[in-house]
Amino acid sequence: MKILENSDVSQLLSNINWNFPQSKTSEGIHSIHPYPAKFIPEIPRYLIKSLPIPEDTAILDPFCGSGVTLVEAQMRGLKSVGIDLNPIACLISKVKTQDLPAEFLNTAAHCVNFARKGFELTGTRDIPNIDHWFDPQIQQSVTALLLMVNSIKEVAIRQALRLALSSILVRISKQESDTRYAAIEKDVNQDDVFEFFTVACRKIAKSKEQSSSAKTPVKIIERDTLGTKPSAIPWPIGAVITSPPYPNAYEYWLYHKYRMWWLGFDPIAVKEKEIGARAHFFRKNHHTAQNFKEQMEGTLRLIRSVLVSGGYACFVIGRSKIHGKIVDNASIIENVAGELGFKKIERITRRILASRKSFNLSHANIKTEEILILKK
DNA sequence: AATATGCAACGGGGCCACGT
DNA sequence: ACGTGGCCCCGTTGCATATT
Repeated sequence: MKILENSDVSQLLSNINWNFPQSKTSEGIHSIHPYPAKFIPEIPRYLIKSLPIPEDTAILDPFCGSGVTLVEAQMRGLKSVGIDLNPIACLISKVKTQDLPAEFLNTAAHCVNFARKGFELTGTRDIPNIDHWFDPQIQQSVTALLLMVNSIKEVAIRQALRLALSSILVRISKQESDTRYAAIEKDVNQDDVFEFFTVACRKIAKSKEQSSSAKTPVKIIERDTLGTKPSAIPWPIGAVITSPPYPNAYEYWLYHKYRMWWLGFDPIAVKEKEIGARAHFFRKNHHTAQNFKEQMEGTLRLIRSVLVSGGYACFVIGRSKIHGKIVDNASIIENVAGELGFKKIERITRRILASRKSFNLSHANIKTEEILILKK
């Protein structure tokens, strides 16, 4: 293998147009479940393609979210490790990267048939304020469906069914939209629950059919990155590709709150540990850029101990606004990384297209984001 | 008193109806 | 087919109300 100097790598990276105006995540495997601020697959794809990643190493994403990096690594036959605190994120990542047995759709139909019968249910789930967000009729259908889905023995099928149910929960709730947290009246009935669920299952089956088989192993660790020990990472890491959460920006726990309640997870515990959650920025001793610096330092320490010498760490991150002040998150990471002995290879500014609907750019002050490439 | 939860104003830009 | 005006969608964010 040809030895590449740091300057060659830097040159290679800066010759790529990172704006990727044609990119779509609205179709294919990444559309099986909504997730905010997914990064476009082209970013990890081109990083994996361009970087001289040491042989026999794996890719790590310490904030894997919906698993875009993991899917890209798997497509190229590279082992990967994803860490995420959010159980919904982990479920999405798992379903995307593991094989789906052929009887999935039959099982789904079986669940729907039974749940439709409307058998007598013994007590619904104890979910706070459930009546505010879900019509009682809808609650009954979801409960019935969930009872069936959770009884499925085959793990991969059960997880895909749970994901399908999760994906439709906001639509069948009174929550205005995935990102607007207010109750409105909607025209949804019990039949719709089963109909939407069936469609969601078909979408998963179709996307899985079209994606390559999951031969290359992917390990997903469901816990907070800062609480993860290096020993939990099973393989030496050759490159880290991640987009960390921004302080005072999106609240993933809130976005997925009722999904977590229904699936039996605890959103409140997730909120407490979620980096960047707004809840931490509207209290008396609220978080500041300093907290973010410490959180990134912890992350980089973990990265440093699992990354092989000569391995790369890539961060995709924009700015955020804390009480009116713009915080340059990329510079915070760059500085901490420098203190920890990482070498900066390149820092690229990429334009976020205005047409990208997952962000409203009018208020965000985030019209660009940074790709920071470091080397150990 | 302080935090948790939910609401809705703001406003850019997408999109649709309508005219040429 | 193309241009345009305006309605409406929806991410963001400050704040009101509920809860502890």
